Amino acid sequence: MTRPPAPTVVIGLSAVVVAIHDGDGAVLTVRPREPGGQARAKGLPFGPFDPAGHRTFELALRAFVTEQTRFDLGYVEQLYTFGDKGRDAPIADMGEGLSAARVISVGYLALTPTAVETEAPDSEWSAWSRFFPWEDWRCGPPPALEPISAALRRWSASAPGAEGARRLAGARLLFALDGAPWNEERVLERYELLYEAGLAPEAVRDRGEGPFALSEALAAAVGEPMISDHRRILATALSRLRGKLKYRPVVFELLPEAFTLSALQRAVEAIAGVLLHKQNFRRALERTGLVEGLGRVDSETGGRPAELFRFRRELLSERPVSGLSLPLLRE
Amino acid sequence: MTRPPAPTVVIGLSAVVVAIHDGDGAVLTVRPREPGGQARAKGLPFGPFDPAGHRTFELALRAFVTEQTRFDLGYVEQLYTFGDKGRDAPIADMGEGLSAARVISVGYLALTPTAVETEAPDSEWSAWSRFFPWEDWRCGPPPALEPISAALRRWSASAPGAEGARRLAGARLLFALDGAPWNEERVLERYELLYEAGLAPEAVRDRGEGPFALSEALAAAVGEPMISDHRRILATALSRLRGKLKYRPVVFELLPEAFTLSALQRAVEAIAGVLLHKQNFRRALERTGLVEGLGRVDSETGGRPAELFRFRRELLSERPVSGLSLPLLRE
DNA sequence: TCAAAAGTGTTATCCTTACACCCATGT
DNA sequence: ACATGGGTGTAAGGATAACACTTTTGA
Repeated sequence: MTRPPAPTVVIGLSAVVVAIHDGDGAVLTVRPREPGGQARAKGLPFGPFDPAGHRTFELALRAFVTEQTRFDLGYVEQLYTFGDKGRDAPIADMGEGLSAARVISVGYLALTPTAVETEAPDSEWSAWSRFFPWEDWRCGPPPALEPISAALRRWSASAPGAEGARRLAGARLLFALDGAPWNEERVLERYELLYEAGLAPEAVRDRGEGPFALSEALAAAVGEPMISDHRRILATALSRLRGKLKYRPVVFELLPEAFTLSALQRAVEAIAGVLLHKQNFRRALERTGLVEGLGRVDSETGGRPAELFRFRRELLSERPVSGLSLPLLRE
Repeated sequence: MTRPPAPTVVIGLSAVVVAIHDGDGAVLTVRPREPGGQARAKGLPFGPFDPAGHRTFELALRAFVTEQTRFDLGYVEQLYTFGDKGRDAPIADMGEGLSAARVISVGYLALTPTAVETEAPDSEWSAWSRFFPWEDWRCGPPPALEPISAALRRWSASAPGAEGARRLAGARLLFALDGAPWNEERVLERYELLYEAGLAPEAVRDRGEGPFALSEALAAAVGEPMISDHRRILATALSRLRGKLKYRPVVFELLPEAFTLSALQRAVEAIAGVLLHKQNFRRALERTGLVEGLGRVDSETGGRPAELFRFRRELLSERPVSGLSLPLLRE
């Protein structure tokens, strides 16, 4: 009558909490404290799911994010469930006696209006360009692209024949090599390619190899690693968010009640990582009927005061609403 | 040194395997055998995830779908992870000693080219109109809509004030009441509304009440229930698939190597559940450059023979490709 | 020769893109 | 007055939606 020696499964919940911070997209991170006080990679707020206590994932998530970061979540959606063996190496201390368990992590995306400073000691807002320096095209092609594309070409060339061609085609498509167009939504695929190419520090770590020497420029270009598979979850979140912008009115979850049209545009630009054409953006916005002028102005902008607008949230229950179009501003 | 009395978590994997069968969208179902030989609700192919044996969810899924239905999966993507307590009531027999466990189910969507008959004894193709009779608008507004909308109005009226208004607004938006437009993507939301309104037999079952008396017309209109939360997973799959049609070339996973443009259009129509305008569909398709004429014709169609086309799969590694537009044919 | 399904031409309208320009405020 | 950001008009090109019509086969 002994229990079978079934290996335990633990469900870990991770939250990607997004806000606009100083004009940039930012994510709430926690820094696991190290006994020795050493620097360690950042992580997302995460916690174990308790099958006895928690009725739904979402309730569990809200509870422990508030606990860890003193922060109340608004908009929340599930992203993906990650279960690959070997991608979760040093998660370790999820609790007593769980180190032998297989960890399955369920990632969530949460959006909150402009970043209140967090009060909790170990949590802070990090601009996501720290983790993905190649994703911000608001000032033209990012400098990080140069060393990355060189490294990807070397990696492609190092495989013979068809495999080499496959690698090069993938790199070209995803990282806009040789004049290919940039597609801002493919954040996850880009990160996965870097991982596959061994350029993400996490890839080396997961293979159990020691820290390894990239040139200094390349090390900066591939971005700061995170613990466990958190950077993958973050990439998933950014992909989802950038896609969703276009077909659901989600930006408004990141803005205060009243905002100027420029603030709205800058928020969209911060998330999408590209610059937009002002008028065409406004015309498209007008057609959607999603916002309504308040008659008041914000004089704090320098230059002519801008009119304040609000999101007509009531539309959500009246008719199907799509998101915003992204009329690109070409350089 | 005793193990903590932690309640076990079991991960169940469920597959929504979709194909076009006799011109309709169909899903692979299994009929759990009952000792007494009684009729029981159908379910999706599913199985427990073994944290020791399986390296990834997807590998596990492929293995047990083949085992249960003698079927090899092609295109596969993860849908959603369901963890709500109380939505998984009678799943029971996932294995020895697991009846007390909390079951988390990870749903997957798989697409396969035109339905080979399955060989396995307990699995079969079921048109999804059995489960969602209100989702097929190819012959105009489906008859199932009539009793459903009447029931939803009664349900809305039964709540006072704001709550009643909220219910009515939701029903109107989702089920196209009072001339509101039909949005084919919102399959999951529609099912969830029926569940919330107590019109889905599963809702009654999950509350632990006995089978309950709907009028005969209504009982037929709300569709055939499935075991556990499988109908919810199926609704998620259909929502995802209908959405994805438009921004990724996924239909081609459901067609043979060579197909006629009409067959392609009928496949899209079967999935989306709406009729399309022939010429405009073709013009839009032409612009995408996704297909290529083969010079051969199919003479089996009755009437003038149609040219055969193939999907230019190689495009996927050359440039970002979007899906098909759905130029509606209005009645 | 007729039904059935394949396939083509054309137009009005709307949306997108890309120009260049005017307005109101603080310094 | 001028720099700064807010806000507007207009015209070309392409996509969409809606017409109706011709072509090729099998029975």
